Parts: sequence; C-alpha cells; structure tokens
Amino acid sequence: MARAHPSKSAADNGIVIGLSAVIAAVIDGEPHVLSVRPPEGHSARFGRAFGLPFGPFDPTAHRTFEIGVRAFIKAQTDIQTGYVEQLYTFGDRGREAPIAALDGAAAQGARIVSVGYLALAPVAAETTAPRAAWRPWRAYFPWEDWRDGAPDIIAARIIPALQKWAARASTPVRAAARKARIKQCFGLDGATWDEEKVLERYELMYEAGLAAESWRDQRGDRDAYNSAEDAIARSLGEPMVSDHRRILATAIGRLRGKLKYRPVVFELMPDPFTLLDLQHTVEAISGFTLHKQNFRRLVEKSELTEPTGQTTSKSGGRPAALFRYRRDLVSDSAVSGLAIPRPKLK
Amino acid sequence: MARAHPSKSAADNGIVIGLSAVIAAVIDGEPHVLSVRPPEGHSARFGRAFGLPFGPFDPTAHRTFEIGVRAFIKAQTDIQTGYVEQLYTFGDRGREAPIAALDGAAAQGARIVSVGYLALAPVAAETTAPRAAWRPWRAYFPWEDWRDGAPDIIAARIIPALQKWAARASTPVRAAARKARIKQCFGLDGATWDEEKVLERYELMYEAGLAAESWRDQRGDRDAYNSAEDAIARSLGEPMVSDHRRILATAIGRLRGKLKYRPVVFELMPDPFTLLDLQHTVEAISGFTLHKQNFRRLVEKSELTEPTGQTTSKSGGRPAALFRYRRDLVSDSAVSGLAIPRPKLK
DNA sequence: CCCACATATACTCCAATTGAGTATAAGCGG
DNA sequence: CCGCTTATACTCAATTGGAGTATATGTGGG
Repeated sequence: MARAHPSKSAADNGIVIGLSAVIAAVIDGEPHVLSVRPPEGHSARFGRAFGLPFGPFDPTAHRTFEIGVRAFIKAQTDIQTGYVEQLYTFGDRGREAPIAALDGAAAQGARIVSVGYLALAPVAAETTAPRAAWRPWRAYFPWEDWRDGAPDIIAARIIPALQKWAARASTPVRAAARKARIKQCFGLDGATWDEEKVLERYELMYEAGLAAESWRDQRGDRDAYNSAEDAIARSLGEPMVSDHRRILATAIGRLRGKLKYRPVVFELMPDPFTLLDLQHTVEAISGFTLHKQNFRRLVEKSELTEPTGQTTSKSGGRPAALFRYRRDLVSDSAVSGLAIPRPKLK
Repeated sequence: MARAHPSKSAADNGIVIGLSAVIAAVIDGEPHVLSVRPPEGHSARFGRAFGLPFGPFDPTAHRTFEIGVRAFIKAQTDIQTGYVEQLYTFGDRGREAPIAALDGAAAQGARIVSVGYLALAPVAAETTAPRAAWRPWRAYFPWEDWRDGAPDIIAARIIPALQKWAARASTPVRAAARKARIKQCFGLDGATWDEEKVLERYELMYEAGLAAESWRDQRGDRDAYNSAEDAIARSLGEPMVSDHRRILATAIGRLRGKLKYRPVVFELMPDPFTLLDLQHTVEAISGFTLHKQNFRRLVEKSELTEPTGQTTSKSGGRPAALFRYRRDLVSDSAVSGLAIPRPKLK
C-alpha cells in the first residue's frame, strides 16, 4: 500500500481534496469564466468538455487552502487575482467521476472532495496560459441572462422537458413536489425569478436529466431518452468536466447575492470607470437590467466611489465622468455593497 | 505504511476530513450550542475544554457529507435535527492541533481538515447522550449579546487589550491597520456594531492573543504575557477543543445573517408559538432587541405564519394568540425570511 | 365585584427610501 | 448651427420603516 509520493496520492479508499476555482471577469459587458481545456486524449468520450482551473490540495506544501488555490491559479493561468473566497465543499460520491487523472492516475480509487473557490479579476486580466480561455457564462447556463427579457430557451425547451419529468414521478405527491420546485426555480405563475437560485436550477435540471453530466454520472432521470447520444444531444448548456458546472453555478449564485451586501463589483472594474460601466457590470452579473437614474443615485449615496475629475467621451453622447473606487474606506468587509434595486417585472 | 483500518486512518502526510456540527437551540430565551466533553484524560493540560460533536468523514460509509454529519450527530447526541447546512471548510495548518486522538491516535501525522455544519433544533430536543450538554453561547462569546446594551467586557477588557496589541505592531502602518480592524469589528467611534461579524471578532482576538486557543496553537500575539498560565488566565471566553470555537463563530455569524433572508427561525421554534416567543428567539440569535409592535407587523405582513385560533395565558397579561409556521408555502428556500428591522442605536 | 397590573394587539404619525418618470446638459458629426 | 446621443439633474408619488400612543383582555388582590 505504500506509495511513491504519499503527499500527492492517496490510499485506496483515501481522500483527495481538489481545489477548483471559478475565476470571473466581465468582458465587453458579458460575464465570463476562465475555463481550461483538458489535455488531448483526456475524457475523449465526453467531447472534451472544459473544466475549471483545478489542482490537488497538497498538505505538505500549502499551509492554507487559499494559498494552494492562489498557487495553482498562478501556475495554470497567468492571472493575478485579488479577491478570493471559498464557496462550498462538495463531497458527494458519484459526481466527481471522470476527472480521475488529476496528474496521471494517482487518484484511482480515492474519494475526491472538491473545495470550490471564487476569484474575481478586473477586465484587464489577460491569459496566455496554453489551454486556458475566457468563456461566457452563457455557454454553460443559457437560461440565466434575463437582460433582454426571459430567455427563449426556458419556455421553448426547459419548462416542457421539466414538466414531462414531473409527470413521470412515481407518485402524485412526488409529481406535485417536482412541479412546485420547477415553479419556484423558474419563477412560474406568480412566483418571481430569483436570480440567486442558479444552483437550484442546475440541480433540478441535472436530476431531470437535462444536464449532460447527469448522463455521464449515470444519475438523474433517464427514462425519456432513447440512448446516451440522444440524451446528450438534447441536454441544455455545455457540460463541464467533473462537477465543475455545479461549482460554477454555486459561484454565480453567490456572486449575485454578494453583490447586494458587499462592494464586490469593484473587484471586477478597471481603474477609472464610468457609472454606466459599473451599471453594465452589475447587470452582467445579476442578469437583469436596472433603472439608470436610480442606480446613479444609489452609487452616489453609497459614497463608495469618488469622481476623478476627468471625463471620457468614448460613450458617444455627452462625456461621462470617471470615477474610482475608494479602497481607503475600511478593510473592505465593513461597507454594505450596492443593494441592487429590483425593477418591477420585465 | 499499511494501516489496520485504511478507511479511518490516514497515511502520514495524508488527509483526514473531520465533520463538526454546531447544533443550535434557544432554551428559555438563551441561545445554546450542543457541546461535548472530551473523554477523561484527554487533552488534560487544556483544562478539558468542550468541543463540538465531531466525527471523521468515512468515504466508504458516507455517500455525502450531510449523511455523515447526520449519522454521527445521531450516534453522539440523541438529537433529531431537521435543518442542516454546510458552513465552511477549514484547512489551515496549526489550528487543529490538539484533537489528535480522533478515535485513538489514528490521525497522527495527517492533516486535519474541518468541514463545519450548522444544525438547528427546536427547543424540545433533549439529549441524554453521556458527555453532551447544552451550553450557552455566552460561555464562549461573552461579548456577542447586546440585548442589555453593550456588554461590559468590551469596554473593560477587550478594547484595552486590543489597543495595546495594536500599539505593539511592528510598523506604524500596521498599527493603523490593526486599529481600523478593531474599530470595524467592535463598532467603535461612529462605526456600527455588525452582529454578523462574529468570526472576524474572534479571529481578531485570536491574533491578539486574547483567545486561549492562540496560546495552545503557539500562534497569535504573545508579547504581552509573562507565561502561558498568565495568558490563559487573561484570555476571554471559554476555549474549545481544536478549531471548534472558530467553527462556532462562523455558525453564529451565518445564522444571524440567514435570519434576515430565509425563514430559519422557525426551525428553532416549538410548534405553536406566540409572536413574543418568536421575537425572543430572533433576539436571542441576533443578540439585540427589537421593537415589538413593528416586529409584529413584519411577521403578519410576511404571511409566513398563520394563527391557530387558540391562545395561551402563560404570558401573564392578556392571553397571546398562538401561531404556527406555514410549512406548506414552498420547498422552503423560496421565501425571504423576516428581514429583521434594525433599531437605531441603543 | 371591581381595580390595579401586565401583557397583547391595534392604530397613527412622520421621515426616509425607492420606483419611475421628465427635464436639462454637453459632447459629436454633419 | 442642427439633430442625435448619452450624461446628469431634478421631481413626484407610493411604499417602507422606525417609533410612539391607544385600546383590549386576561390575572390576582382586596
């Protein structure tokens, strides 16, 4: 049972802790996540899905998780991240399957536990790392962006498929429970769309067999499909390696929530910015549009920003004043974010 | 290197995941946490501090963390918990030290990672487990309860000690940074007391050497003390085993926050309750008092409760109407809690 | 039986916040 | 200088939220 590198491998039935990072940035008004294409020949049958930057936690080398995360982000992506936050630790058996080869096949037989992290990068951050690429959230979650109203895919594909799934439940009580979840998750009849429920929506779709990962993991509802190919062809959003799409969903939900009570948007902004830039960034993250004049009032009242005195005329019409975030305020955590005003419906 | 029980031990430099649970309940208007006294002879030099119910995660037996947590809570405490939520995963080296003997000395040399959980129990829950006892939060965090105004211990002992610690910083810049943290954490001059910052306050005190654990871990500021005995005598609040007080701090902060946007208070209530009971529970958790009439208005507007039609005259004066929580509403997560109104100062 | 007392519940008031506009300012390209 | 575009300023009504007063309904003592 002895191993060549005990610090990087694990005994059979042992545990490996994987650190995964969602690195988010808003590029040209679109929210993106840094994605990594696995090496050639890896998980080939799964269409070479993207994954998150990922690395095994090495207890001998890393005093804390955060140090470990920062280290491998730097190693894998060339990106400088300031803000880093732990999201959640996933330990379910059966969701982590095909990432087996962490570095080789060291982790065969071990239970893989994922500690997910969220990191924010200002737009400026470019990556020159070999297999890393900024990819829009939209690719993975085409139903989360409501800036142009309700995405067509919801009414056209998601809801019908979910309703069929609900109807397939084994008992009427369970069918009703499924329907209630669908209603709450997607804001049907009367319920409001809660932009923070990203994970709940993804998990619902996973269970219903609408996420390609659920087929891969041999989980979720499979009754409605003729074959694996059929299921994958009809799945929604691009799948990711391992449970990374679940971690991404967690990150988006958390970020959308945090926006409201902590000044995190500014971690995504280049240095001088206009108020409309700021608004567009908030809108990109939260997935819906805001009332311009009120957003302005809000930002000014918050005193989180200060005018630089300069203006930019890139915007077309009247030049916009440039602002900067007042980092001096306190050691961050004190102040209370931008309390996004929610517009009435859409 | 082979072990007798590979699933419960770990290779040298391996990883053991500990699951710790903060089980909270409000008893007679006082918030309590279920604490476990370690077996005789264990960590004797540390005064036999209490710990949280705790168990190693067994990858072969537990499909998910939550299953594992529920299993050992049941095994260790006789308590039925409904609501269970993951808090945070702690992996810092050096904070976990003296829990070495998980069950024997199996984990010698392994890195211990703590996944903290929060569980809520309605008052009714009694425990008959051998070494388990309900203990008030106050014992561990005597500075967190502001229901009778600012606790004396803050002005009398905490702030002076922290100020001295700030002054001992190696550079003036660092001293200023420490002062700013103190100000924000304890709501000094102008800053408001943020009841959610329980963890930040504890970590500050740990760093300043005011928590007995920081001495035990050989960490934190130690300059101001003549000896270990001196440090422990002057430390504030009762220490806990391992990093359990940190997990408890995380739990309290999270619970205080969650109260505001999710209907979790009801998980702590017996079945029919009066509105004043409910208010007292919220106050116990959040640590400050509320305006009675407005709290009432809030609860009624929220429609989270419904009157049972009955009354109770236990309260003394006019009998109070009994209410129950409407569990039918939705699959929990939809509704938005009680949005605690914050009274102006005190 | 009535009165003091205690708590529960109802209602009022005012200030602050917020949603949603309209009006005006200041650049650009012709 | 005009029309277009976007930025910024100001207005207004509705809602919310903090704080207080008034009234209801029980208990226990004389």
